[in-house]
Amino acid sequence: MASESDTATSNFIRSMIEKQAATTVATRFPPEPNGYLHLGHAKSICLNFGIAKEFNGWTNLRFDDTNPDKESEEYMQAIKRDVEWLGFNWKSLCYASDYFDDLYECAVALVKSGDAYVDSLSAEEIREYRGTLKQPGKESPYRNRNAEQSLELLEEMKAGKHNEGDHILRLKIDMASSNMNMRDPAIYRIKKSHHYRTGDKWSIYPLYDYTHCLSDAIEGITHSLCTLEFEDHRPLYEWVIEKVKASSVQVELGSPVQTEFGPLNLEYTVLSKRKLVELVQKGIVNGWDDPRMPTISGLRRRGFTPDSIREFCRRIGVTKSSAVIEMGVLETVVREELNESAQRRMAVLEPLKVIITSIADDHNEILELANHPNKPELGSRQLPFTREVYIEQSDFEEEPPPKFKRLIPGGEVRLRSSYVIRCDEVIKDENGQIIEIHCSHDPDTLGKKPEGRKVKGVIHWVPVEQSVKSEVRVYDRLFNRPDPLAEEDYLNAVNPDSLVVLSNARLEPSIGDAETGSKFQFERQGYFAIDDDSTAEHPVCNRTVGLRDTWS
RNA sequence: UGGGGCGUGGCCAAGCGGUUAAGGCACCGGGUUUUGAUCCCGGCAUUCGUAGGUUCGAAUCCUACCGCCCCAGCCA
Repeated sequence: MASESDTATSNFIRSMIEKQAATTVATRFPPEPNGYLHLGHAKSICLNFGIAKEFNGWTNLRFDDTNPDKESEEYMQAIKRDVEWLGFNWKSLCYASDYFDDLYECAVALVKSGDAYVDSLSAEEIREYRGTLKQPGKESPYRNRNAEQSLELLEEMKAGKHNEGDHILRLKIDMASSNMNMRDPAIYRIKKSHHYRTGDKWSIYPLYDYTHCLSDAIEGITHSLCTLEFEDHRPLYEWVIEKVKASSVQVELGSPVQTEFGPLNLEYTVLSKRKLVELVQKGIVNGWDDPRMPTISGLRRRGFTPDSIREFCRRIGVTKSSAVIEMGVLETVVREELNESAQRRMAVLEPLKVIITSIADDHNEILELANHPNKPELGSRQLPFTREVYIEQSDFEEEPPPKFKRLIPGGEVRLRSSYVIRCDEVIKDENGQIIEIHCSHDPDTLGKKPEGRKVKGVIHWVPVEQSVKSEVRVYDRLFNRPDPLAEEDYLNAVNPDSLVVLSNARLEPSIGDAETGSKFQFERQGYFAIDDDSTAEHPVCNRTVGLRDTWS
């Protein structure tokens, strides 16, 4: 259990709700099924589900599926799985596509009331007519086409009688508005694509600004929480609901209020679906659940837990500024949880053979090792101590740097949970490469301190014969600069060494049959999770995060 | 003078006219330790983008200035 605090830090959204009369708090998490969820979504999920739960309200999971070109069943299923995995339960599973009929009916009403019209300008012309940030736009010549004509065209668009781009349905607001979103925004475009849910029923699809607010209103959402970039859309959000309510349609609409919060930014990675799609499609990573990805599925495979991700979201807070969070925060939450829950094991990532010459060839002493140094209730496991063991290559230095407390020629070191050994001889091949180390052990040091001297170093080890050969994947940050987007092309900032595969690692035998997803601390090295690729014949471990290291 | 937002220590973030300006991460000590881990103890903003003003009193109110972010998809 992570130290998930029960005293939630105050934030402006909570304060706002506290000041409001005690009404139900109804929220929604509205992803478009066009990719996998990432940490930015986790922040939104924790906020939406968390705040509703806190005020005894409810939350819908709604798929904002109005652009069939980019959406799929696969993405939809992945999103559902990830939200559930994070530990949240939705009240209703909704789809914007379920409202297509109602939405169309509302659009017809808006045309009739003179609040919408079919424009027949081309996309380029519309862009020109829109004006610029500093100059007002000008009205389309089709803007005052009568309602009957617009209605007829809209029906034809719906019936598939026109080609994509020929016409578009726009709201009639204000082409001179200083808010670009109010310059007669498009609300329906002709698109003859197959929709993963509605199939080929529709030839026109509603756009976000029109769909989102009405979906919220239809579901009875009270608090529509979204990120800062939608701040400018709020007047439009309110305009649409007001106009539809004033129209003759018999769709029952609530009165949702949109509130915006700052999006999550994380150092050394990118959090935008468009860019994550690119990383996947260009093969820069191995799929959406590549453990280097900031996706929920990637983090899960990497060894993160739902608790640690929720704790991360709690710690970063919710404000109106776009914060850039340091990786250290993410690393800390998962270390804190795994330190409590993960059983300890020994594993040698880059083996160096040690022969303990003072021990007989057939020596096979069974050691009983605690699974957790501070939690005896987690029990113990057995590990054979034999004449030949592997230690980490980096735990031996012929010419040690200052303050090196590991094995050196003539020096002593403790084999973790075992005996103190002394390095007597370094065996090299004809090229001068170290092949093995010959040591002798002090038989009187099992479970006790050596007499008359102190041995500072403790290193991990595994028996040569009984250890299990395994592949260990060590991950580093995906990008080599904290702000990859500051690069001309962010792909230039991809870290070429973000994955290091150690294919000759040795695990202590008790890990051999651990199931996929199991998490351990490999002592002195970090936290590791058994990967999906792992099999009994070929175990594969992912390093979730290293231990805090004040030495190297 | 397009419009909309945001500026509290290296990174987050409380604070809402009277507090010694919470807390976390990071960092720096010191102690314990058969993981250079954990754990423990201590340190870490006379100051809240800047400059003025209001007030007995300002991070909190006002004014000006500076900096950063977002907006011209028939994406969401």
